[in-house]
Amino acid sequence: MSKKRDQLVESALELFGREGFHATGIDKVLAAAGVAKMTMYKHFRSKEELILAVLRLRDERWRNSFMLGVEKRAKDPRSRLLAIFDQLGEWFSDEGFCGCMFINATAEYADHDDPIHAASAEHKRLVEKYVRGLVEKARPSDPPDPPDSGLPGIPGAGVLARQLCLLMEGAVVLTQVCPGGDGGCAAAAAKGAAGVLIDRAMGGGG
Amino acid sequence: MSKKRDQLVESALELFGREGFHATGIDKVLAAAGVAKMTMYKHFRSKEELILAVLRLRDERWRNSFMLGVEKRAKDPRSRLLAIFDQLGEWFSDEGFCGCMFINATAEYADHDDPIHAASAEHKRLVEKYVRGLVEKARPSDPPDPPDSGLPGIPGAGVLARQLCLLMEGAVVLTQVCPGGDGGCAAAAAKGAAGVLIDRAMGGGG
DNA sequence: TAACAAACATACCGTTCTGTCTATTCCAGT
DNA sequence: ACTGGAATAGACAGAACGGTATGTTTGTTA
Repeated sequence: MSKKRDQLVESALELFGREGFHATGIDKVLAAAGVAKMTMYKHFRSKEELILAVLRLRDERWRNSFMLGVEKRAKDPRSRLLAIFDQLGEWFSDEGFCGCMFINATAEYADHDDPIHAASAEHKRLVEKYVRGLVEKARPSDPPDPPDSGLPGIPGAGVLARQLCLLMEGAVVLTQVCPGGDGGCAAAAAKGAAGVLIDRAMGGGG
Repeated sequence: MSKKRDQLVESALELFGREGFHATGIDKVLAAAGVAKMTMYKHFRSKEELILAVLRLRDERWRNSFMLGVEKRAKDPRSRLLAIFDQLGEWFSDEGFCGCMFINATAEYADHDDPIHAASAEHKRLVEKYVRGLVEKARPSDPPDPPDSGLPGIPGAGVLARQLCLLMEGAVVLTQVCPGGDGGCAAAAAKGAAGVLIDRAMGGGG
């Protein structure tokens, strides 16, 4: 639609991602985008709306790139579950990797009723949904989740998906916090754990 | 030492934890602590130094409470590894749980050279060190880490500890972001995954 | 050329931020 | 009772904040 609008969201995406939301003032975004303040307030009612637009764009781009990457790396659903962590590893070694913008957003907007927090939760829900879809494809014979999920016994698709997501989020966070070595370090450990969990959950069969 | 100093750090601990670092102004901390601004600037050179003092206190308290809780819940080292996640579950269901203050800190202070980021990384390192100690006690016959860690094969103590930490951090983050049900949900899933990983890593023996 | 909307610059609003300063009060040790 | 250090309140500085108001330029369309 509007070119200036796109420039705004683009600059805000980078600045919010790199320096945080509260720490990034509107003026900094405007200067980076080369846009006048009035123009911004014609497109967005407030800073919060700009943030929400940024989160929408980020969610769309990240999930698309993530799903595409996973599906390029492997064809059969089961190895795609492992490819998740290779894809994460590539993301981690991106120069300028600043962690997950949605995790960072919930750190700054802790109130669960806050639209920014809600948008971040929705993103995580969509990611988990995608992972769960992969799990279900990897095991077409899908027993429903046992009621006492999480304990020894074959976990249902939901439980396995959630456990894989735990590994994913853990890898993101530890990579962000710790300066440790090459980017793929936490991703590799997570991949190893994921392999064990997947084997356990679906045995030798497909 | 100083009573006012303690009140300051105490109030700052709660406010920074609940509302974030940039979003919490000095004046709010001062009002909550019932302390004058000059007194604060006699004890701390800047807001950053106050934050660092808060992080030191938080690290000390959290790790003590965590280790004590884990060691109370189980006696033998191996079940202590599982007790980690029960302890996390209790933390999650604390009213006013706002995620991990150190993860939140790195979200707001992304620069790895920033003292605040460095302090957070150090905290995570200490937690992983503790977990690794538990792993080593749980398996006294400890082969050195294989060079190609993370791939199928019996992982060394370092790899297993790291994988357990991934599950821990993942549980923290997902609990913080998603409104999902009772606090123990993610913790339970993580515990299930941890059980599988531990069994795999040390077989039936002790 | 006339009309119109979008983008422009800029000054300004009130608020809040971190940090400084002065002057006063409290309280403990001698 | 006296004194000195610690804590106090509160005004203040200077900058940055989110957001608004006014008026001008630009580009397109008719």
